[in-house]
Order: sequence, then C-alpha cells, then structure tokens
Amino acid sequence: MTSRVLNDKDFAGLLQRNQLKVTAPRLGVLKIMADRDSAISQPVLEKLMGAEVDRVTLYRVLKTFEEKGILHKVIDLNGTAHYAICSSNCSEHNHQDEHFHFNCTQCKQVYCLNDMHLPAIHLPEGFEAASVSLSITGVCNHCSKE
Amino acid sequence: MTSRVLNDKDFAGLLQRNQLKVTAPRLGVLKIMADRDSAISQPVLEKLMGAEVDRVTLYRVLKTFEEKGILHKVIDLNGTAHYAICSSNCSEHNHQDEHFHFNCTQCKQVYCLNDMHLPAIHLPEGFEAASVSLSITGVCNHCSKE
DNA sequence: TTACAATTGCAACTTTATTGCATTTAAAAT
DNA sequence: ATTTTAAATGCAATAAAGTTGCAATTGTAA
Ligand SMILES: [Mn+2]
Ligand SMILES: [Mn+2]
Ligand SMILES: [Zn+2]
Ligand SMILES: [Zn+2]
Repeated sequence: MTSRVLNDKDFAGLLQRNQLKVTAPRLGVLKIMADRDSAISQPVLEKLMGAEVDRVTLYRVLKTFEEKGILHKVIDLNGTAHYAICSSNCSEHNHQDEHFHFNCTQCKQVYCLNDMHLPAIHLPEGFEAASVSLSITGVCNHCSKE
Repeated sequence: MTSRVLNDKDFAGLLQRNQLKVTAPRLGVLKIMADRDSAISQPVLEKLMGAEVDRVTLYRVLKTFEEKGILHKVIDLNGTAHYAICSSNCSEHNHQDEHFHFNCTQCKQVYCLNDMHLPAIHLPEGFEAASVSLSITGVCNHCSKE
C-alpha cells in the first residue's frame, strides 16, 4: 500500500524528472505525502502545511502534481477531495489508478486498495464505460482493532 | 429506471405517509424529480426551483427527504451532489440503494443503474465493509447516439 | 376557530475553490 | 559570478456550496 515513487525520498529528483522547479511548497507537499499509508484530505493537508504556504499555491501544486501523474485525486463519499501518491507507473498523460478506495467512517481516512481488481461490468445498451471507480465504506484495519 | 414511488403523482399522499406537511417547496421538488430518468444535481435543481423557494429551504427539504428514504444523495466524481428518487423500498431507517451510478461526461447526468448487482469483494485483513458504491464514467445512451 | 409544532425565509457566516495580476525566484545561459 | 526569463508564488477579490440561528409564517389537528 506504499508508493514506490516516493520511498527513496529523492523529492528534488522527482520534481526535476518532471520538469518542475524545486520549490519549498512542492517539497513540503511531497514530504507530507510520502509519510502516509492513506490518502490525505485537502482540508487536513492545508492544516499540515500551515501558514508557510499560500492556499492558492497549495491548490496549484496539487493540480500540477495531478497532471504530471505524481498524485491522484479521490473524491470521497461526502464530496471531500483527497490526494494520494500515484501507484507505480503513472505518467503525464497516462494515469493508471483504477483501484478501489476504502473510506473509514471512524478515522475518516481514505485508503487506496491498489492490489484489488474489478470484475467486468456489463452495462445497459448504449452506455459506454470509460472508467470505473469503486468506493467502500466501513472500518479500516487500524480502527477495527479497538 | 423509473421510480415506483412517484409515478402515481400522489405527491401529497407521499408526504402525508411520511408525516410531513404538504408545502409548496416540497411539492415543487417532488414534481421536478418525478419527471426525470436520471439524478439531478444540487445546482441544477436550485435553478429549476427558481426564486420561488429559498436556497436554505431547498437544502432542508432535500435533507428531510433523504432521512425519510424518499430521495438519496449521490456525490459524483467531481464532488457535486446529485439527488435521485429512492428505489422501491427505502424507508426512514432502512435505505436500500446499493446500486451503480453512471456519470456521463457529455451531458453531465448521473444515472442510477438499479438493476445491476455487485459481485462480492474480498478486502484485506482487518478492513470491514459496511457499504459499497460503484461509479462508472463514460457516455450515456442518449449521448452515444450522436 | 384556535393553537402550536413544523416549516419557511432571511441574514450572517464558513468552507472549498477559482481567477487576475504583480512580485519573486529557480535555473539556464552568458 | 551575473544576467535573464519563464515558471512559480502570494495577495486580493470573487464565486459556489453548504450551515446556523432566529423570527415570522403556515399546515393541520384539536
Ligand atoms: Mn487511489
Ligand atoms: Mn442512485
Ligand atoms: Zn479508520
Ligand atoms: Zn449523456
């Protein structure tokens, strides 16, 4: 459930490989993301970043990372945006993030379940699927221990 | 794909059966909902209702209908709230809306796919699922004709 | 008709997100 | 080292979605 892209902690290298300038706001976001095993919500991320970085800059950093295939955005069942490290092999124009998401009702975390795959879906006549997203609500492995 | 609850158009009766007063804002919402074969977004619904009804009242009507099992809320992949008639047999404390939703990228409509059922999902150790929601993005039957 | 709880409308506010523009800065070129 | 400049940031203004408190109104049961 941890990313292969960020665990070497060469954040500057990652930015350079993506033709992005190495800046404090970007490094800050990467550092926070790399330490987690679940997605992080926009509001929480904003708090963690603190006053160091402007809110607008944070939005722009996230948008850029999304476009570059470094992070992906997940909207949870309440409509809150979450961000997570992209699995393995996403790139600028080729996202490969079709995995399940688990929303814990207790700790409110969103987990990417990368290793699960979706059975084929048969749609009614005329409907053409481009992508499929599956969200599960329940209690996560940490919270179910208590 | 059409509701059994509202097609008799006895809106007042429906409200009374749910211990709700028959009021103009509530009848207005039911009338709009009954005519559709897809979910309706909060912003669109607000425009259709026009200045006749206060925004806050609309939010409260929707919340009440949700609690009573008359409507259910779906958050689409952009985080926008949509509302749809509940299928057949939802009631105050027993929602029965575990079906797929189809998000059309062209017309932006959200369709409830009531007649499809989800295959069982095996979660990692410790995770306990309470409910599952599946959203499909693509082109709907109307839009794919063009 | 009356009485009263339920419902509505209004004002104020919060949170999330976007846009335009002036200023700053990382990094490439000299 | 300096210069240069496109890229990135910060700030102010704005918009949209949603919430809360409270006074006024109204549906309905008595
Ligand atoms: Mn994910
Ligand atoms: Mn539905
Ligand atoms: Zn949890
Ligand atoms: Zn469509």
